[in-house]
Amino acid sequence: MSTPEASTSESKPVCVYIVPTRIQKKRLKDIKSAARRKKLSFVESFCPKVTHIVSELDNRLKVARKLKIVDHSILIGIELLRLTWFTACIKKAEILPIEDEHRIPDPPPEEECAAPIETLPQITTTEWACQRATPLRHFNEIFCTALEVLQLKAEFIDSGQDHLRSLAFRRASCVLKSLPFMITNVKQVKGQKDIGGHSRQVIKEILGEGFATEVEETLKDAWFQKVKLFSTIFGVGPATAKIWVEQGVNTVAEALVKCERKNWMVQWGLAFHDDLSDLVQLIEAENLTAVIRAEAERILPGVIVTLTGGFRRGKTNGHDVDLLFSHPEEGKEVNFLPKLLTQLEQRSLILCGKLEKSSYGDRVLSRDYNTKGHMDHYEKWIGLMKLPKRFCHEKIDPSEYRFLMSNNAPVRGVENCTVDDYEPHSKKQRMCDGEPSAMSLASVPRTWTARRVDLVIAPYSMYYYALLGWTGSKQFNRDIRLYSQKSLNQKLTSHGLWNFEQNKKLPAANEEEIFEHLSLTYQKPSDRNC
DNA sequence: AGGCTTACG
DNA sequence: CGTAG
DNA sequence: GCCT
Repeated sequence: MSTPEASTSESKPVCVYIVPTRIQKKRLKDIKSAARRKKLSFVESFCPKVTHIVSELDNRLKVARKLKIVDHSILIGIELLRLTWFTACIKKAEILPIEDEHRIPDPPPEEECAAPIETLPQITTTEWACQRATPLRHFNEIFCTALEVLQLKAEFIDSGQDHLRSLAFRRASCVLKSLPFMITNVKQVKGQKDIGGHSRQVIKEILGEGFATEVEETLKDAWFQKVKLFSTIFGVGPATAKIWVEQGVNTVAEALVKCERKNWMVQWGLAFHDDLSDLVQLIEAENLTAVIRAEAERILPGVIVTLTGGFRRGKTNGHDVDLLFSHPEEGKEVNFLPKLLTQLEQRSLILCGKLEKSSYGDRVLSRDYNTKGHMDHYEKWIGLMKLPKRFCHEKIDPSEYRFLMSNNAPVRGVENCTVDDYEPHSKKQRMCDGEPSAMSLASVPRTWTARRVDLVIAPYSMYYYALLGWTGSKQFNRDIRLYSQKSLNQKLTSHGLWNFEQNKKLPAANEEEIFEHLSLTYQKPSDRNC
């Protein structure tokens, strides 16, 4: 069964995966950090690159079951070893030769030899991504990260047209994310909707080699790396990024110097790129939510404040913080956002930003939804906030909110950022004033970090639609909206759901009701990670 | 051959 | 063209 | 790119 020396005979580098089962959490953590110190490479999830599996489970069958391996032939050529082998390797700081006592034995004969399945079952999935659970962590991350490299590449190559090719790779990836086991043979995805020839080729190569040539080439490509880097700048998309690269810009610092500044987003995005490229941790997002909730409550008692976006889907970090506001009493939310922003600005928590008004909800979604002043009160603010650095280390106690709220900070002076920066009528603030102010704020030593924040308010009648939309994921939204249109002739937006048959807007008192309107089984936020 | 989420600035 | 899920 |  176990072939001596088979694993390292070819060019494949040693790649260890540790099955966490039956290993104490702390011990596992210690082992991993020791391995990192000794430069022994291992991966966090099982994938076709793996050459050595380390486990405390007592036989090979149990390991296969735990890894959700359907096709046991995938284990041929992979060593299954006891933890003692790996700890010995750590001690010596090198991969040690394998001896028989290290090997995990075959199962005792009475245990059925678990389906030597010749019939590799084709995977079965729903037609739409919104009809199935898509968790954050899953069994096919190696394939999905590869497909998403090609998705990104397509997005960059022609942002005007090829974003549709990009979409195809994303859909293929999303199918694999929803599977409760790892793909071990490309035949399993043959004929599967959304996984065509190109995606199958990528999967096939990874299964055979542990990597896909096109993906590796793309990642190595200097053009791709630069466009990707520039695209991470707030205010810079693929089109601008491509122009900069073609102009010979190589780094963010160069862009800062030689690119004629365009809008406020690019200026602030460039100036604070270092801050913004550092991921926001969950604890920081929760601290900000709590502080803003306290402030919001003073302005509008009974206000609902919800942390949405990736954090609501169970992510523990993200590139921004999304907050959704509403109030159970329809109409109470009018003018809330400008008031909140004024307060936050007085607390010196605002760096810059822009307020966006909407009149969409009433006119287009339902023309007969007149009634009282429902116009212009669905608003969004996108911008940068200044978060104290300790927000990301420790949970801030409510007793400290008062300190943060206390209006003792010099509001005027250092920052020439006033209401003009987030009020829509400020079209001024051009090159004479813009960049110096952003850069001078960024380059001076400071106790805060710049963070991307989105603040959204919805009247309560739209609240659960806004919640659904702002929870995402982006791909989940595209999918559920297309499904609504194509399968049910209903139009879904973050403002509501319009049924063309009954010619009316369908109300929702919670997210579950929206899924019911759409004849979908409910997916909790953590299962919307398409 | 045509479609691919849907809004706002 | 950019932002947002 | 993948589906209809």
